[in-house]
Amino acid sequence: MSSGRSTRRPTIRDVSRLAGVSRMTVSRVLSDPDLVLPATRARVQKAIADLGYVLDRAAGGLASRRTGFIALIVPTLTNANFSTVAHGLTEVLSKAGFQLLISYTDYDLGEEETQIRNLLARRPEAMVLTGSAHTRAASSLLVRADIPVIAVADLPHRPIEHAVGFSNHQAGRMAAQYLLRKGFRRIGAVGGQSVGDVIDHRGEERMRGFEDELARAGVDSDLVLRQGAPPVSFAHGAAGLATLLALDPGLEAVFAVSDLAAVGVIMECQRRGIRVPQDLSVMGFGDFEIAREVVPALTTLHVDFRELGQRTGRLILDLLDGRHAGGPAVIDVGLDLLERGSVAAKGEGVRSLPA
Amino acid sequence: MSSGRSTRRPTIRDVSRLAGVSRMTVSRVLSDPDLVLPATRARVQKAIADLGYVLDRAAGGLASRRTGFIALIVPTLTNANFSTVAHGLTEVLSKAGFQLLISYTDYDLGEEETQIRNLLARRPEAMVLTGSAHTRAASSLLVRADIPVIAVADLPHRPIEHAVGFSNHQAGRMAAQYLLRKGFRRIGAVGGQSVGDVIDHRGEERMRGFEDELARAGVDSDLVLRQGAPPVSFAHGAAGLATLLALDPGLEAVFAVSDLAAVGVIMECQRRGIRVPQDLSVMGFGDFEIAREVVPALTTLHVDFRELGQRTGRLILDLLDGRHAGGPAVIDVGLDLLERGSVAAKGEGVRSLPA
DNA sequence: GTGAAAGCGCTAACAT
DNA sequence: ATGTTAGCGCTTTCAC
Repeated sequence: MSSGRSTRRPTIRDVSRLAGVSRMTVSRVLSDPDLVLPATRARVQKAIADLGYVLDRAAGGLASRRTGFIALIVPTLTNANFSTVAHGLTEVLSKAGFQLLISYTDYDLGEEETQIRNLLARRPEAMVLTGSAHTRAASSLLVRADIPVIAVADLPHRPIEHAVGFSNHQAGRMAAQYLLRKGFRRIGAVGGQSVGDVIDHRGEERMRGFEDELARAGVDSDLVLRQGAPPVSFAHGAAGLATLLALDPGLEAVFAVSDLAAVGVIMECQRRGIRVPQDLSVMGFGDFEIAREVVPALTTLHVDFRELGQRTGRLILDLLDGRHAGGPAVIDVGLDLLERGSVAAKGEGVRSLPA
Repeated sequence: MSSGRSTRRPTIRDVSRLAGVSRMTVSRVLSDPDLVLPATRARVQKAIADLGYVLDRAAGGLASRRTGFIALIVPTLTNANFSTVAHGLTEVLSKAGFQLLISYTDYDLGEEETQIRNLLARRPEAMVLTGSAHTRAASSLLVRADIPVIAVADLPHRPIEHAVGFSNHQAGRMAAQYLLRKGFRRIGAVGGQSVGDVIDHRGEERMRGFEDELARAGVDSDLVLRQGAPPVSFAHGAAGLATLLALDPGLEAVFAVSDLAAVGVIMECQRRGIRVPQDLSVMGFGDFEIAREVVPALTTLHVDFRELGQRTGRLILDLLDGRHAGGPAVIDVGLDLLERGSVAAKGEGVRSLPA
């Protein structure tokens, strides 16, 4: 079953000989068939099929200086929000003949630099990065590469070049404002802790926004917790709630930097017999699928990550076609607060007995 | 901030001139530094740094016929199990200088064929596919490509070539055996429905294994449900439970083809005041992170997908180095039943009142 | 330990 | 509408 000795893969020259045309004609049939007479085209296509010829895009890219690669670097593939961005990007780009080159960093900036170096050797036509924190060497590589660089999933003050995303700082502020408006004063937050180079910059921005807004309202932020290394997930939420309750048994509401942690909080509440939202209000970020399904459904901040990916894809297409006028693009995809069942106004339903 | 006119990217020739050596010497410094005298090497490295030179792997690949690409096609990136496979693969392969080329099919075989075609144009050195169902054209492309083909996440009877995975059919059987052993007879199952070319073959294999085992035990499989298009997730579970309960209010246990659906079942139970496991036992597949966190924790079948990815990576390395003796490799990574809180023996705790 | 020549498979640019 | 020439940036192979 396994291949015996490999007979040489057919090249465009083999096709051209079989069809009795020049190599350029074959190339044209492949890239812009309308340039070729229907009869010739048909002969070429038959030769291609008969030989099982498959174009070598690396060779083509070398000649045309268009590789058709777009690089994408995310913190991790195993986070649904990031894989959804990749999904949205692919939808737009693969139609245009581009192939995504995906790498991940595990939230490590040093690793990001390594990946940038590797990816640049593949001559991508554009590079999409998550956020805007990079090592100095990485930034310098990016500048020298002289390709469009798009930061996604944050709207940095000083983007390397283009940016498509939303403000994580504002997300944190919105969460705090909402909880404050509901009348809470003993408000906790659960986020991740930076460990060396391993940092969730976007999550940290949300935490800062949250703290800033508490401060503006004159509310103490002693319950804003950072514990556990990124990626922040269920277990961070469960452990975070335990810590918060030990710090202040009178805790009224909790914001988690990620829905996953928020669900972790809710599950820990179930284990402890704490009723959500009667005894404790819980709020998340990201609107992961589980947020709609958990009981009670999670009040959270929604970002359309698929749309974010698609907008990024379209921006890249415009940029590469020289269709983009003006300087760096900054596209804000916005942020929606989704009120579901996990937050109640202070005092609401406090009297009711356990279900 | 945006680049002005792009000054030509430095090539290996620029480096060689600056360092006063031939291009071959530069190439050697990059690929096997020990071949070059330390003094020469240092001069070359300085020239590389000064120019900000980055190797062009496409040109190198053209000459060496080694692209350093490994292709991976999964049904979707947004499923943690598949992205974990990608993670494990990358861990092993990127150390060896390979770059993963990831595509997804949305569970559509036609789309898989398209992706195979696109990927082959990049001349990957090996191709990793999920499962073993492909269109005829796709199989033929794969054979002609004359590269190692590895099927993962299933152990097909007739793999295209190599396979690393586990038996989904056996997974279904294990689930049924377990539920049967616990004394249940009114047993339901929740799986996805095939819609045209959109099929979750691995999930369907689990469903079949489940049915086969029920049949062996003489238990009716009228409660084995297939509804909703793949990917199977939370909502399938919630809707599935509703259907099952309408079919048979005396339902005792439910197996879901995916943990996500199983969690959907548990959440629907919470909404309906059905106690898990006292009133209903629930079992999943996949051991997703949420399975450990949900209340009660989910009894499920665990597959080490990261290990699966790593084993696949190592197999590829062996294959490419000619280190692999014999014919097609078939590696079974096995399957573990994890007993947690969501399944009770029949009759256990039946008497207790709703919480 | 280092270099020169040749060529990987394709397309841009210019003919015809 | 099709063909010819030259060359993309690198590594193989063989010299020295």
